[in-house]
Amino acid sequence: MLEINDAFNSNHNHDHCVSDALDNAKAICQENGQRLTPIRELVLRLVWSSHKPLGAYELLPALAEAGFNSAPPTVYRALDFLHQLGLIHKIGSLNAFVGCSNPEHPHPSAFMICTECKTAAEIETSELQASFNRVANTHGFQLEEENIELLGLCSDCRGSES
Amino acid sequence: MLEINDAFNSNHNHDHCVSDALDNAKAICQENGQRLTPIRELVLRLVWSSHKPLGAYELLPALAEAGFNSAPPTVYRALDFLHQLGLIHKIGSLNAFVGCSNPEHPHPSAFMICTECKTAAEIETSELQASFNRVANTHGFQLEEENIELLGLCSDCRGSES
DNA sequence: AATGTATTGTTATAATATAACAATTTTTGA
DNA sequence: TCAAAAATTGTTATATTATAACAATACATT
Repeated sequence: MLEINDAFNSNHNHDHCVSDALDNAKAICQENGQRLTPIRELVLRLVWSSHKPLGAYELLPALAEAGFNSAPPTVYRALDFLHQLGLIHKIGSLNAFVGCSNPEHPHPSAFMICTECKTAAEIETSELQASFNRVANTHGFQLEEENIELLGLCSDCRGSES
Repeated sequence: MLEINDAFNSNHNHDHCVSDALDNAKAICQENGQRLTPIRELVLRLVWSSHKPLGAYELLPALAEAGFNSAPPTVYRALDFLHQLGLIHKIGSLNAFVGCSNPEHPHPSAFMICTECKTAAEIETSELQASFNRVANTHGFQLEEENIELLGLCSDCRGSES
């Protein structure tokens, strides 16, 4: 079965998500000889402030408040850095970014996304890889990146429809 | 096995793709009581001029040449119209649009996309639906739209790498 | 032909993203 | 330790993608 993270469970301990994300980030930066600078750490924290993907421009005010420069390049650089290390994913259809739940090893960006409350739950898709690899191999395609987005209404938002 | 369309086969008869797309569009508009106006037909033809997804702004010059207004709203309206009828797909990670090979019945947007030559081959993913439906049902998620993008190098571009 | 609806024209602007170069900080090696 | 090199951040400007708002025109129905 495809597993998902805790995003849709409103009772989950989100501080735990954040501290895990920070721990992972520090370890991964270390392994890769990269620096988790204050700006980068702040951007990661902001992205992880919820399970709702955030646009780059939504992060700028918080950067300003924290006393950093808050021009677009600043936040895009940090987002690019985090993305390259697999610490965040970009949701193409939303032009928005969300924390990666399992950055320890590279994997596709795959989410179930509620169009109402905007929550995005990451899906663990290893059981689909065989199909994707097969279609790629059959056509001589060298698979390098995958974006999977399942859009709809989460159970909470279905219940409370107008 | 996941089937794909002819996009990666450079010998395919592309005029056939275009005429099929036009026939499908006319039939689907008819069924839905919608009008395939000259602008809409032209935009559909332009999107279908190749299997490379095109951005909205890439279509504007051709609209101008054909004597139409070529301000952004014109092309976005046509693209929205075509998208709502399932005649084109939007590739989220590219902010670009590509013709749908099988608009007769609604289905997810699923493509194998070459990052080098930009060609996008539509994948027929019905065999994955069970997995997606299962994960959605398990979490009470009402699935409404799916975007699947497999990015990498097509066989032609792998061969001719620098 | 008169009316209502759909479509297109037009202007302005919002939202997302990057280019280019300067200033500063950090790291490295003599 | 200190100068050179590399990485990071600051800053200004601009490119790219998309939509809002309203006017004008075309089309469909009576």
